[in-house]
Amino acid sequence: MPNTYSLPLYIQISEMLIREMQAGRWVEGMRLPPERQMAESLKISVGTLRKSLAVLAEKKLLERRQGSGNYIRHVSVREGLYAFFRLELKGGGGLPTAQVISVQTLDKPSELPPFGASKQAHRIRRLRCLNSMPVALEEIWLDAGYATALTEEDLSESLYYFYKKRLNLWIQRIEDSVSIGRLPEWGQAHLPEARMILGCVDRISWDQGNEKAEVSRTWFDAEKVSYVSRLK
Amino acid sequence: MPNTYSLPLYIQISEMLIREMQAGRWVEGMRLPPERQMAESLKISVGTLRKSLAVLAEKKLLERRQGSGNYIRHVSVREGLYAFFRLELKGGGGLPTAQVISVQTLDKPSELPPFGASKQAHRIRRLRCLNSMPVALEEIWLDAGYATALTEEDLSESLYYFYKKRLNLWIQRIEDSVSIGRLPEWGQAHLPEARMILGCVDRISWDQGNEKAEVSRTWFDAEKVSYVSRLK
DNA sequence: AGGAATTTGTGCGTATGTATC
DNA sequence: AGATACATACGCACAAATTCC
Repeated sequence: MPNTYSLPLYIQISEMLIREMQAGRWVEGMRLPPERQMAESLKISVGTLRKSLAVLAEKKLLERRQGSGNYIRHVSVREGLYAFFRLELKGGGGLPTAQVISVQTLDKPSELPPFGASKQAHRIRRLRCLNSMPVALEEIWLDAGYATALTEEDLSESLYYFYKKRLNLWIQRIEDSVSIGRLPEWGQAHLPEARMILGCVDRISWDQGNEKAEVSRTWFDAEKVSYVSRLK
Repeated sequence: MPNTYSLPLYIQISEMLIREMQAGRWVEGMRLPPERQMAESLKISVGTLRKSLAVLAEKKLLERRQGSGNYIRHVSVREGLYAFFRLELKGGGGLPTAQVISVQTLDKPSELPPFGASKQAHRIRRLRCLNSMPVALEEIWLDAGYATALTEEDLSESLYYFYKKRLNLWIQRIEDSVSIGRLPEWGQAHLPEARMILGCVDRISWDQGNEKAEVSRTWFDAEKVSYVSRLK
């Protein structure tokens, strides 16, 4: 039967499955019914259902185990909020926290790479800690188009949580460039033990619409932490 | 016909197609023959070929346009063999090459993190270049379990190509830890202009069976290149 | 402008291989 | 060893987008 003006069936199904998960009707670790059984109850072919499940697996929402079954995957808070924070203690890990140093709205300096549409940006400076130990300084420039004003109180929680909750901004993708830099003057009081030469991460972040939303630079004490990237 | 001890057909096909591209037989923008025609000449079904093409599209090597055709997207060498080489010139990019300095089979030093099953490992030292400019030194320790002997001639081509072709070893996943290090003595003759303090990448690589296959350390001249990581 | 031909996308059904229980 | 469940592979029919005449 022709299905004019509608999404492909396998997309409809995958969207429906995602809604089921979000509604909490399916919980972490749960095994889905066998594919043939699901396909039958949904009145679609196994091949089409498999295509839907492949979409979920691609999004890491599902784990497919041959001979075993399809399992709902865990998405921990840590995976979510700190997915893009990539400094770790030399021994590995560490619980990330942050302390806001200053927030100002300024004209974008010319030396920054282009991002966003506005002439202005919010400059956020933070001290980053792992297990309460200061390990890095961060300067973030968020395009002013996302918010008119920003205060320190706004950012008391996770920055990306604030982005998502208050600004309707999801950081979907980042590009990091790691090199060596010198601690800026404003940071010397906050990382007193650090040597003048530090690791330096330049980041560009894209929002959910694939527009450049913010740029940032992070100076990290290479004696204490490393930049860690796990891939593929 | 049962096909014991071999990769799935659609993977074999997609790998073959990637090699065709890397060999330069297909150039950017070129349209592939129609799927039915390709499938016929390859003596496989259209569905299987489509799965292979989906793999390439996933890797952004191919653009598929309904009603039009399948078009080659990037024929960048980086996508295949140099997928895991992540140093770029400060201005971006650069064609990676390598020059073998030495190859030896030794007992694993105790200071290396654990990897592989053997007590010995092959130590490969290389000078890495971008656009023929020396930018980094590399010391790779490959578990001896993958090969009994290794010579410089073996490694004249791409190292990962050699792994794949001769050792049946695919590097599937890596973890990089970027920090600051000092140029080792053996390398000072090869990167004479570099300052003593350099960027330093510690890497662990996993093979297709998710076993740790090699560890490596790369010292890069942070004046010339950055470590670049593009994610999500 | 329009219709035919071409080409990829979707969906179904089936058979067999392979991993897990 | 047998049963179960996902993975691979084949083939077909039709829909949708593009291209060409």
